[in-house]
Amino acid sequence: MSVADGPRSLKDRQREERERLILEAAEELLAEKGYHEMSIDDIAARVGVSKGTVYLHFSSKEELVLAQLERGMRRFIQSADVVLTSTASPSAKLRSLIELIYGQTFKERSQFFISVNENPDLRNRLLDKKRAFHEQWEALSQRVSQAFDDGKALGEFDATIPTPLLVSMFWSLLSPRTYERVIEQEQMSIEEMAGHLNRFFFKGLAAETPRERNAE
Amino acid sequence: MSVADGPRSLKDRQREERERLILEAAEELLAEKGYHEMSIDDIAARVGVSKGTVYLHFSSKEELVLAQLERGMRRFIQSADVVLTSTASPSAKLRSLIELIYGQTFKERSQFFISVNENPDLRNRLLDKKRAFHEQWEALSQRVSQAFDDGKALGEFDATIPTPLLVSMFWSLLSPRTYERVIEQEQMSIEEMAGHLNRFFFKGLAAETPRERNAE
Amino acid sequence: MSVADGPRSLKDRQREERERLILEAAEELLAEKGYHEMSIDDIAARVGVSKGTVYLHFSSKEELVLAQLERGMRRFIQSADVVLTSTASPSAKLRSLIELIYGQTFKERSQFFISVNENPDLRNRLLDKKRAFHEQWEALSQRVSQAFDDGKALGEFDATIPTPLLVSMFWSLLSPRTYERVIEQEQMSIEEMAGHLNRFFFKGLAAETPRERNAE
Amino acid sequence: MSVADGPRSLKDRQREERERLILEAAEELLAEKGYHEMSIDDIAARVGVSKGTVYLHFSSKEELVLAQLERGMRRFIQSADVVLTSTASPSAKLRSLIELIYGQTFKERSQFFISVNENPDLRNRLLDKKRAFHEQWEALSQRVSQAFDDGKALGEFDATIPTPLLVSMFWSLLSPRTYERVIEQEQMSIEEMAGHLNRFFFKGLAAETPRERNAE
DNA sequence: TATGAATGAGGCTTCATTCAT
DNA sequence: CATGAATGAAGCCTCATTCAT
Repeated sequence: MSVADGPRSLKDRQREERERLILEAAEELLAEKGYHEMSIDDIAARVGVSKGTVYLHFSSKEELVLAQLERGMRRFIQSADVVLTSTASPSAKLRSLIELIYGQTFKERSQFFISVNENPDLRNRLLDKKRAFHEQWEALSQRVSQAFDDGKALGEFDATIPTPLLVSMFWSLLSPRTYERVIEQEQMSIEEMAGHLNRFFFKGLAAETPRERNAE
Repeated sequence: MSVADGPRSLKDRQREERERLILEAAEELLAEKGYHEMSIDDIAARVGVSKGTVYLHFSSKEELVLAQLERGMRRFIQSADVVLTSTASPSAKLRSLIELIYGQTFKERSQFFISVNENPDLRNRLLDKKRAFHEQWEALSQRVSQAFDDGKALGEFDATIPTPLLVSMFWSLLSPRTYERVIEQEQMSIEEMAGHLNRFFFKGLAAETPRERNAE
Repeated sequence: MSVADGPRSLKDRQREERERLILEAAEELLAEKGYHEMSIDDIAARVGVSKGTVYLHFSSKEELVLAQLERGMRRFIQSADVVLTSTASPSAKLRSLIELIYGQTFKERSQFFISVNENPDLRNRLLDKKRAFHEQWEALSQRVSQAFDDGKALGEFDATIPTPLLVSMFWSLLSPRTYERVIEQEQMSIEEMAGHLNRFFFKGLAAETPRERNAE
Repeated sequence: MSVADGPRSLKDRQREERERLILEAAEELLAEKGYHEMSIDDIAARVGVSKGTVYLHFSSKEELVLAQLERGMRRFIQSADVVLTSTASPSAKLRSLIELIYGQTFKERSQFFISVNENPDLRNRLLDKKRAFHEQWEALSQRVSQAFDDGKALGEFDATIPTPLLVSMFWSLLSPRTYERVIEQEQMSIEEMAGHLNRFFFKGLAAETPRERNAE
């Protein structure tokens, strides 16, 4: 009938575009206001459509938020996979991951981490609801976990710190909440940020040469 | 009127006691359900008073939550001050602070951190509203910041990492959200947890025996 | 333009056919779900057209339902007319009417009675709106009323019971709602049903032997 | 503490009174508009309270309607019991029941029958939800059924008509929907109405002086 | 003409807040 | 003071109806 390829028809493309706009509005509002303060009307208004239109794309507020989280997750995982499945050493992989997170798409990704870590009930309820989402998250954590284990096996990482803790700390350090303030207040570039973070994460806070006290 | 000093009259003491009970109920419920899911009725029911009574003490839900956050903050600061104003070395101070946070009162304090970092709307709206709260938080961050600077000056810490970033990372690592999972899943004791965290924070992830690891 | 007469053009015939399909879908759904639970989408889906198409035929949901009720009414009246305008005796006419209603087309006709007697709002709002419908109903009732009056004049019926009441009771007994349960639960055939109903309607519940009346 | 008897405290009495008013408003509106057209706001407005107040008494619209139906049922059953458990003959019992229904409280009771027989989905959903309601209804029908069987055994009733059918016809004839019109249009008194109905129900429509009418 | 995406009024429900007792 | 009934704004969601394609 029609050109038949890619995003099928014009209608389909418009539909997808609309859906993308809704998800982006949700992404922003989720970051600005959080799940509860964000109303469907807010989203609709930001996109410039009516409430009803939002429901043409998502059957409920929960579904919408879930879809947005999955989308953020998917985007992040795609990028992360490139790094984590490379042939680089475990530590190099993790360094790259840090850089990736603080790379160009930091802004958009940040919302994702914010959202994921929002309040407990939301998280539980949403994660319960969408197995797929939970599984993706676990899969990702599993890859990072594997990288830590590999690194330990190769003598790159301190094997005395339990891997699960490392994974948690890794996510913790990458949570953008904290860095937002730093970046805003200190005018630090994201690249600088990533560099510092890398150094800290792998070498810790202790001064390099323990002998020296040539403070500043 | 009466004896005039100390915990003034009996009435006053009862009032304070009641207020304390309300704040404690709020603390628990905040941790259990989060800001939005927690209703004034929940609080009143847990304390065993009526909704109206809660409003005799706090003019709004926001004020109540704010008061609870300030209270958590105050308690934390008091403990933290003991450590931060001691004569120990900066690094020792920070180690102690980590241990303090993961110490016996971790459970209760965790709620505080959860709440503070909960959803954006709470943070934005509440922090804007109560300058005092914000100032207390800044004051605390200032002390930690000072400890880092002192440590840098003494050669204890890596002076190349900007202090504000260190402060952020410090809070980030202490945020209990991440550790909850570790503790639950790994059955790790809080003491162990604090130990690992200490090691990681000061020595980083790189393996002890560095036959060259000057990555990047 | 075209042959101009009878079922005008092909277009016109298609249009009528489509309209018929819509009305039939409405008939079914009305019986299955009732007025409010039935949505325009339901109808469109069952017919296999789009919502918009339904609106090309009927200007509103109310109009559509009204049209369906009129259609059911019209079909029923056509059948009833055959009976009521026959040369049979009044009582025979009414007996035949009962049998007609419980005859082969009971299933479809029942929907009509269900709908008409459904909830008050539907009735009030719809009947007010469409005089034609109301008039048809009155015309039918008028014929039945006439049959009763004729029967009274001929000494066939008890003349002391007011005719309007008889008409009401007649419709009441024919309302399929009640009999649905009987038929379902008792596995009674519709023919049996009509027989019992006939006997009851004309002879009443009292036992045959008229001598006794020791009803205490 | 207090007077301790009857409707406990003043508060309690006010609460019950308020609840009664809500149920009565619901009863009226249910009859006027039906389940779907009746909004909680309608009810609140008629009682002169706010929407929220209605929810202090009933947790949902369904519960409210259910409560009203149960109330109507309860009132009817209480009256019916007096009649059905008397020592009168079966036919006398049923005659009394007819008179009862068309007696002084006809107006209020009528709403109940209307509601019960409203649209299918409401009935099914509500009856499914509240077993108690369904059981009460069955219990009542059971008593009527017993009266018919007793009457048959005593030779009072035509034993050839199946009892379940008789029960259905009994309810059918009592359904107020039909009679409303008669009463309104014919200015017939309810007492007259009951008289006619009685005569019809027990003797049927056939004229008294039967020069043989062994129809069919 | 047929479609179905878009609209937005309207309904149910929750809950922070007020206030008469 | 303490209570808890009452309030009503606000949120989620549905669906009849419209209209650009």
